[in-house]
Amino acid sequence: MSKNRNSWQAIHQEILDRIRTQIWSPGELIPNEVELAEEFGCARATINRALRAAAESGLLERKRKAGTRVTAQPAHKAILRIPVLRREIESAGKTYSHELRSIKIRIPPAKITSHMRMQKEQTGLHLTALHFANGQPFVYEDRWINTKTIPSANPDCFRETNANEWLLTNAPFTRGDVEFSAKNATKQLGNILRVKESQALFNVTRTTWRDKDSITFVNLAYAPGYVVKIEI
Amino acid sequence: MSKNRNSWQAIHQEILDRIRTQIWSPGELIPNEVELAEEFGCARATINRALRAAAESGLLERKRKAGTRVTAQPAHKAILRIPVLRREIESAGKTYSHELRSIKIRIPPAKITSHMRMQKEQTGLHLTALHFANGQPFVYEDRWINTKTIPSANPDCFRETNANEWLLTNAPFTRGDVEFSAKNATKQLGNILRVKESQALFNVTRTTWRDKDSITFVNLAYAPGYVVKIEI
DNA sequence: GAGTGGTCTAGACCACTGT
DNA sequence: CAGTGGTCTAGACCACTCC
Repeated sequence: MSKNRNSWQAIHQEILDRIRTQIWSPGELIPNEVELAEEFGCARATINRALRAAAESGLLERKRKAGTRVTAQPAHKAILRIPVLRREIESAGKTYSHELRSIKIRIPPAKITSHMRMQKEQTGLHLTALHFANGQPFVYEDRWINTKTIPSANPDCFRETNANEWLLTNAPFTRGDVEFSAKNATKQLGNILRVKESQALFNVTRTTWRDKDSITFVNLAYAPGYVVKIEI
Repeated sequence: MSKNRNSWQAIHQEILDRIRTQIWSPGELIPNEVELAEEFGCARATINRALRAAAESGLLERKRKAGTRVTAQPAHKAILRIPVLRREIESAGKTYSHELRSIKIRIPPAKITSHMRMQKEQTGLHLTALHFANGQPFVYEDRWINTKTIPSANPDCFRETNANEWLLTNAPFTRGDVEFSAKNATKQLGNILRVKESQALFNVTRTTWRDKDSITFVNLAYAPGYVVKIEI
């Protein structure tokens, strides 16, 4: 026995089909919730659930009074999972290890202070670390921590635990910005990751915030071969 | 006046706060829906909506009978918008243009046929194109189209419209795989994008499917400076 | 002002799964 | 088997926004 004909999931699927086959064309206004509830013989709340799901995935645009339209040029939305480094490595069946390379309290360069909205001359905690998968360099981490936001952060915290996991437990954030890009390895970075200079590296920067206050800014340079996979 | 105290969004926010401040610790079982409904003085459906939202964002794990737990090490989930190329460029305030560089029906290399699950010796439509932002090379496209799945695709289709947009209208897909990586420019690619050989390029591959049948496989090599931004 | 989606309620039954 | 979340219903009122 398949799903009940009146389940929101069945209706959601029917909606996707109507959009795909252009029974409902891009830009077109579709029937309102009451009409659809009659057509499908279910409660309006059930229709609402199905339409809401389609709207969340970007296929429909809903407005009070104006009604529901099929999105003309949908920007496909994908859910991207950003796991903790250790898990990322271990779920690939490899052994995780890491090495703290430097850690120091100092005044960040202007670029960092402005990005993290820190006051000038305010010190931060700077650390660099190398993470390994099966003993091979996997990613190089360069991180600043705003010790004004997270006063409990000090160099001793990161002797045992890596910064990634320490912050997750001790400095939960309310939002974050992430950027993906490609960069050539500098000579220094090439030495660390054991690749030739100018090798293309996948680069991730992440800044996290507790409301208006920055918590940490991190740059991750992944060893060659790293690929981010998503489904849409 | 802020949101009603009993709105699902207010409750959702309260849940986030309890997780953030570790009133509910990682891994811990939280009260069931009926108990929370009593505490907040609202219907169970309202609690369900709030908890479901938190579960969808990965902060809670819910299981029938077992109850609801705070996720121990949440993999942050982010929503990634993948717009059509033209929009991506135009929404940055630049002018879009494109140039079809080659188009031909031929048998793809084995790597492609196996990836797209095509029969050996089956022909596909191969095209390459360059997309410009304000006249500057922005991304180089190398695409295969499975003409068995999309018989209406033929070289004439792409004289005027770019493949990206033609397929969106004429070959809607049910799912797709996307990969992000970093690659060094080859000499040839460097010439096309007008960058030096070995320049690090941001690379996107995308394969789309109609159920079990592949529609298209595309490799996009972005000019230097390209950054994917997301929020978590 | 009126039409549409957004949400809440109280109650019911179902589906899954731990014990 | 029993406890928990998952979903559906019928009805109600609210909030937004187009006209």
